[in-house]
Amino acid sequence: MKQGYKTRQKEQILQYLISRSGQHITAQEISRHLADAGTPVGTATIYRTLEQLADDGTLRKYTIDSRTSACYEYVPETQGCNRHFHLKCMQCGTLFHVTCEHLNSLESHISEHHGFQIDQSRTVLYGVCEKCRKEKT
Amino acid sequence: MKQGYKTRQKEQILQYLISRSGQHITAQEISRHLADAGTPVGTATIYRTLEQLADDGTLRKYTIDSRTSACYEYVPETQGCNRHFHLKCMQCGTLFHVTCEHLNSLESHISEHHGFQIDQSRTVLYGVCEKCRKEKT
DNA sequence: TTGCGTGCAAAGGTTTTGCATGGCA
DNA sequence: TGCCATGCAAAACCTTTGCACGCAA
Repeated sequence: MKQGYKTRQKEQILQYLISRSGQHITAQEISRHLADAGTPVGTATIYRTLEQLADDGTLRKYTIDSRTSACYEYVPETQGCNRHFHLKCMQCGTLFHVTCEHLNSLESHISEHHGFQIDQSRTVLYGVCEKCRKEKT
Repeated sequence: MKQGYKTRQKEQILQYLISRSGQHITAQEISRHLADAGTPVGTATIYRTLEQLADDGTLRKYTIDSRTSACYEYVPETQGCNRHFHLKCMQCGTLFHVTCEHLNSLESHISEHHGFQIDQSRTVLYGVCEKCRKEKT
């Protein structure tokens, strides 16, 4: 799994992601956080580290929109099957992540009946969230 | 619906998208096409026009990856494209239109249990199609 | 010592913006 | 005529790359 040397930078980046498990973090947030903590890490290093971690499965990478930056999320090893989908409200822009049986069965169904393998990390379901629907009048 | 003036540029951009209905087109492709046709249109104009068209629902905008450009797709008004989902293969780029019970029940489920109303016309499920999966070795 | 890791700066690529000009209505 | 639209160039952004130096093993 883990390859390469163990360095202060990698440790800190991973630690931060872990401390915010289940949340979507951007490279920029990591950069800012580490800088604020008085232990800045170069941008290039952050991206390179994130790429590594995403490659070896420690993190998941998500892309919601081209005008937004990519996000990374720490995936606890114990929750290997912690798959979830993303719902993005087109009105308030909020991104919800939802873990749900139904969604996973959808994936199997599509795979079996339509021969298509969905990549949950790239897929976002667009719509309107409850709050916005109500406010919509 | 349609607001603003009618100009040569808007007409041509829309015409091109229409001529390729159901396909995902990037701003760059449009730019190149129009330039080749001897009627170039400025990049800024293309982006501004696409944004407008996407806003008023004439086009749909899709994003696969932040390092890739965004795609736009023409949506015929008459077409009840609202009753099926789109599956896009990230490898060969093919777009599949799938009508399926499961998908519709998914929509109700999300609506009832998660309070989120999915807009099928805006949603694309990304993944890998059967053909590409096999070729992948 | 070996060679991966790091940081800086520069490069790349897409999309947006400022501003003067052009063209629809 | 009044305004929106267009184009060019520059700016913004996010991400990647080149390169010399640093540091883990």
